[in-house]
Amino acid sequence: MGSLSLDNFHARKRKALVKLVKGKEIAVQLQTLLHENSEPVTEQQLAFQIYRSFSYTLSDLSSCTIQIPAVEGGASASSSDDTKKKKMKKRGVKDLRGCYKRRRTSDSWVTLSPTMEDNYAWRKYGQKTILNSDYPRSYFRCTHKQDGCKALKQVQRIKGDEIMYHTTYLIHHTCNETLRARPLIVDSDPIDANLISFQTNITLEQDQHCNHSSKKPLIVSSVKREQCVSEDTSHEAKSTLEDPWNEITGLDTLGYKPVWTPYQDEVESASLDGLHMEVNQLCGIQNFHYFDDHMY
DNA sequence: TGAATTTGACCTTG
DNA sequence: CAAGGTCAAATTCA
Repeated sequence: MGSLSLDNFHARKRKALVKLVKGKEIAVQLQTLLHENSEPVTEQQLAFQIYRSFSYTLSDLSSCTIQIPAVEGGASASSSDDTKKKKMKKRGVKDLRGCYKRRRTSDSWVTLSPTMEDNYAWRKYGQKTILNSDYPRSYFRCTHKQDGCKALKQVQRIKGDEIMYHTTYLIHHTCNETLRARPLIVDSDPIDANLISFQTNITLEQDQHCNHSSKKPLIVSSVKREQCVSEDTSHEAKSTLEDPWNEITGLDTLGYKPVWTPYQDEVESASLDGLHMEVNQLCGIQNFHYFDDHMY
């Protein structure tokens, strides 16, 4: 990753995410305002484009993760637990607590994300304070455990980091059930075909189909996060997306890449401030305060 | 009132 | 034995 340290990389990523999230919020506000005031469609479209651009970028950044090599071993909850539980039942139901084997699974991976949420529905089953950690670790299992899904994850905020979560996924979902979270659909007008949602489980292909249907909102960020981070397939899906910045700037990719290339070898020279300035110039916006550092 | 979360007990692992 | 993972009763929430 060039000469940029991992810490620096994450610091920059975090900073970018904060800024982008804020910008996206403002775009939504602008969008709502324009819509309520029945302003010209072109301005609404501008708001949509800003919003979509932030959404694409956030989605991209959010799926950038570090994968920890699988731990050798294998067995998760042991098959001998049953016999142990039977033994323990003789001592009473309460004694079933804690009858487990410490998990060692090859089916585990780690993500760093500004949010605890992903596209799955989880139920929290425990929380522990961790030695030398400012934050407790939370334990989640898939809400479809009763259907045989053994997916687990552990979430912990990163020490000294207000917004990033360290999430360890232990077992893949077998339920194929994604979280039916509220999609961020602001409206359902035909013009809202440009609106997007971060929390949905439809595929990119479906997205494109939706995009062609003027009645449905365009929904992006549809690749399940697990797939994005654990299997190197996300780039394939991303490649089908249009360059979001083209939509704002009218420039092709070369128009902005020299300014912002945080994931390339020249990452150490990447300048988010440069991005800030360039966006301001391209959009003709003065004093775009939400990119200012005083936010932190 | 059922579902979700919290929390302390209990267990395994190193 | 300390640390961490899981259970389930108690509590909170919708």
